[in-house]
Amino acid sequence: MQRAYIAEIARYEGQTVRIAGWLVNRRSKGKLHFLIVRDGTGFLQATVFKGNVDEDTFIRADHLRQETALQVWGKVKADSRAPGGYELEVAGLKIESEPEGEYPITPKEHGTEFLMDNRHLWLRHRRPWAVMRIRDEVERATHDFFSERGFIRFDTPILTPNAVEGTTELFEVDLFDGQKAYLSQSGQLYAESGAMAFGKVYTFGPTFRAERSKTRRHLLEFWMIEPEAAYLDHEGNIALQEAYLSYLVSRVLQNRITELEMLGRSPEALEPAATGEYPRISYKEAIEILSRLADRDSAIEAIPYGEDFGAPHEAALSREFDRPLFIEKYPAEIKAFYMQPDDEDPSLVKNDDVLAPEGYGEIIGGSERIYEPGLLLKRIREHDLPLEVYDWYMDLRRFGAVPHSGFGLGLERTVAWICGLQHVREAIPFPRMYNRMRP
RNA sequence: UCCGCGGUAGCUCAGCUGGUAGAGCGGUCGGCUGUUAACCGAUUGGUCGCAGGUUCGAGUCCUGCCCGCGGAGCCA
Repeated sequence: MQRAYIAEIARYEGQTVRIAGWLVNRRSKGKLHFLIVRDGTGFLQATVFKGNVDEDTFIRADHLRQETALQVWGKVKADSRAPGGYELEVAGLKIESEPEGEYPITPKEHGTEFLMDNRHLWLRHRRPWAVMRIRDEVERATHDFFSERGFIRFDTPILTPNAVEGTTELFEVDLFDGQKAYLSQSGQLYAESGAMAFGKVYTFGPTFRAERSKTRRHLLEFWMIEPEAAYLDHEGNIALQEAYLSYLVSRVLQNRITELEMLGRSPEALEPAATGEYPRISYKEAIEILSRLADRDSAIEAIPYGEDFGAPHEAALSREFDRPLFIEKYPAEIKAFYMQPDDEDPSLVKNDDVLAPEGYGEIIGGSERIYEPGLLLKRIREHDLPLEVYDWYMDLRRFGAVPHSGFGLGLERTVAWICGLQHVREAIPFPRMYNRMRP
């Protein structure tokens, strides 16, 4: 008998097919049992009528437990009473394996701690299912976007000898004979060498930050996409970011509407982000806006010029707009050593952050990079960074230096925003957090 | 690291001024031909986070510790 996938069930209307999957839930109505079955591609209601099947099958169907692995076969029918519009009228079923003991995740509500302890099982349920399929769409859209624009995917090392930004904490790894390495916190420096070799590259990989953060925006291990392009200036960098982000959102709106609806995420909230035309303000303007907001609302604190924004400031700024917000040209002293100074005001750098709407915070950080060797050397010294670990990075300026730019997008924060999640931990299959390493 | 909240049945929680441990869900058994986290009846299920202390008596009061959740800082 033809095996059908639930995702494609509509095309089998009227035909008899077999579904291979697992039991999600069961509701019994006397002479009629409703089995909710999932097969990985979707969820389907199967009806077992007494009289359509033999006595033994009917009784077995009434005693199936949650997460029983089974195959069911029968006729596909359109029915408005069925969730999804189609159901399977069961003619027979085969139990593949029965659960040992009680399945822990019941159809009623659970706490986060419990669900995260059972993350390996929780992934089977509707909510994580929808999130992971949206994450997959974002990943796929990323590869399509950069591939279409001639970017080469460039894999950078995870074990690295040095820090990109000296201030951030690194996870230390023991090598041989007392040598140490660090887990990469960014592929950027390597991506810059890639940009000089291939013109346009992007990295797509895990990065690690040893920060004792316990907020909804932080993971110890998260995935980052970092494009880097030679002969790309600050303006081009911003245009690339807007094109990329709006493409990601429009792809999700195109292919993952069902999943958004399962999450209770209104597609209308994302439509402005898909059209582009993102507002763009300078760091200085952001300070002024915050100052005005602080006058109206005592919950918002104004900050003096020269200080970086905290999470409440970012949330307040992003709430002023219905789509992602560019903030550009920060003071050099609160930013990384490699950022190119602004032409008009050298106390500023040609960088930008993108804040996601609705208070999801920073999802992109980017900049034009310093390419003049003397200036880069000066900045490394000013930041008190060890020159010897940057010798190869300096070579990129000694040999064929050109203006170049890039940015990093945090995948989990982006997915959390698109999905409307309360916490980035739900945007990755197995989150690694301060206080959470299992399963 | 700091601030706030919490830990009672497999899960979500209630348990007042200290006096024999409760509900719903889940599991099990039964009923119901259109359920949508179905519903109805019965039944099962406890080292009250750990260690001390106060008391005739502690889930409840005190001390210390552990773990979790929310937030800050840092960042994507």
